[in-house]
Amino acid sequence: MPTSEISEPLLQALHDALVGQAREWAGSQGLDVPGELPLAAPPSHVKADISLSWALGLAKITKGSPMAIAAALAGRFSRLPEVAEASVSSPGFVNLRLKETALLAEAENALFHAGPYKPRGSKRKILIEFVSANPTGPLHAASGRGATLGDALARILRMLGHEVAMEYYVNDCGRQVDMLGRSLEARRDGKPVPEDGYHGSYLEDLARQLPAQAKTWSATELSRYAVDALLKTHQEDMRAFDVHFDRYFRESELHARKALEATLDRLKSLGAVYEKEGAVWFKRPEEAASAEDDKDRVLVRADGRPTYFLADIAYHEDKYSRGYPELIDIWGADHHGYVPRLKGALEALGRAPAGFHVILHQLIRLMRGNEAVKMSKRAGEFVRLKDLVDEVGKDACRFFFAMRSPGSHLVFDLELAKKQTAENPVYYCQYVHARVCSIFREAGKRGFPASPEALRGAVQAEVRAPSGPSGEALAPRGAALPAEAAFAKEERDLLVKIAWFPETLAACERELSPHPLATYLLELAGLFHPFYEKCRVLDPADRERTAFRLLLIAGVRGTIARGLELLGVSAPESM
RNA sequence: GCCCCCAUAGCUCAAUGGAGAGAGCAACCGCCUUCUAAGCGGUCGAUGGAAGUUCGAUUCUUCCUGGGGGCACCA
Repeated sequence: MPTSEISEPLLQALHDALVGQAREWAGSQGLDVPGELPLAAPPSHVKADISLSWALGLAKITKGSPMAIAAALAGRFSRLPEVAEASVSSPGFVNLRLKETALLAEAENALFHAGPYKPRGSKRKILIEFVSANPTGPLHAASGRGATLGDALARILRMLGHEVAMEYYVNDCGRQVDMLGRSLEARRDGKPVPEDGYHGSYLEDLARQLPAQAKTWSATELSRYAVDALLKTHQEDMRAFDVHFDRYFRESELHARKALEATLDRLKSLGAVYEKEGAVWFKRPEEAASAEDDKDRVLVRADGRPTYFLADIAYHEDKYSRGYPELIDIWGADHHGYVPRLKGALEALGRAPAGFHVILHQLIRLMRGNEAVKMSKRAGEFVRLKDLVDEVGKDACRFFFAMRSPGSHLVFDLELAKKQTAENPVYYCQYVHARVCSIFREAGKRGFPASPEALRGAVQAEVRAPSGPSGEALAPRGAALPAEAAFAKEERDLLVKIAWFPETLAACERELSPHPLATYLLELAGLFHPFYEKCRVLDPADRERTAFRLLLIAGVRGTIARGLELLGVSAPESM
């Protein structure tokens, strides 16, 4: 619910202006600008807010002097209203310092900002599918990784103005489900569970809780019952993890409407299948044949039953046909061999390869101290996601999963997670929020605005009546703004960091991962705590400085709260 | 055997081909009569190995070593 008009983020607007200037300059030299002209944060030893290596790229094309090009660009950049200084540094960087007035306006933006941004470029319509665990057992702790990645990414993409649906695919048909039914039947009848069946204790529990009439149920009926019961636990676990899918899509829906047959017919008409030894095979496209996928795959077995491959193709076709031109799938790395296969099939059906993204995340290794925890579902020796959440807490769990890039093989030490709860980085971020809230509570007692909301009211009043009565110097505009030289380093660093928030989300979109945001929040917290130690916010003797710092920490609070929210982590008002 | 992923500080992780590789935890030394010490300041400490491409490589290429995963008419 936007409470006020949101202006375009500072760095985004500035980026556009800088690119415009660079293109103009290049045009005047008869040059083409290279495709990407990214903004970068400068390294720690460089005193600047933004760092550009554009001249180095241009020099490569022109074979000219990087320093001369950098100087020409810096000359243009320094004329932009937000830029205080554009300097050149060897071997050809342009470093920008922003004006404090612009930074402060951006902090106000962070305070006022409530809703999603206007999308950069065109608005994307994306269906993101994740977790999709088979309902043949409880949800494993490892599913937490995919759940966190998918949910946080969906939240971030929505914040960036895109339309995103979240879906969980349920394999409620096929051999695994049959086996589930037979395993439950064996449990019910007190017979030994089949060798290749499911041996977990959850089926014993399920057998004990069967309704009276289940005594006469067939294995098929039992499997249907078990799938429903287990899916229900998945849904409970996801809710407890604060992941709320728009839809749980059952494979049986596809069978009910003959979607597999329809898909197979289309593939046939496209000449993408052939028969061999009684089975129907998908013929790989030429390009794929020599690459990662080493052989053709079966769509329909000799016994006439379809494979999961065919069902998956039909499912993805269904997603496209529901009006989503872009699909994101999040899979564990153990499915990586499946990517070229599915991609090949979708391409054969005429779907653009660029619209299908698979995020593979490496598997997690659960440890109890020095001992690896076995995770085989059939052996029945595994850690439920719910147990993990109960033990460690949702916030710590989600932050832990969100911090790592999907490609990292992460180690989750249960003992460590349990023992070191207080030292978990997530509390470092949450503590920022609690401290800001605490300052505002104290501010209220001393005649200052008692909350960011109250401060917002005061600032808005000031905006509406800039020359109005201001017995209290609450708004940072005009007189309340410290002279530029009077900014403490800690204050300025925070303002700059706040300004980088939207760029961080853009990085998440680019990487299709929330982990840049988690890193950003840790860095923001790492700037706030020193500020808190050094800069006292509430100072009755200096009401203007107090007003400015209240605005600053309100901006910090807004940013950290929004960032944590995007990761699905709570922002407590006290700790 | 073939294919994919990973290797960064004692540990867990960051770093769109950019500058002097950043955090947190652990260790050691300090800091609470002032808005929350789940905090702050300081010290120690790293790109697995060898070539190559580049003005510039943790990042790209090749090889090697070590770890994980995958190669079903299973999912």
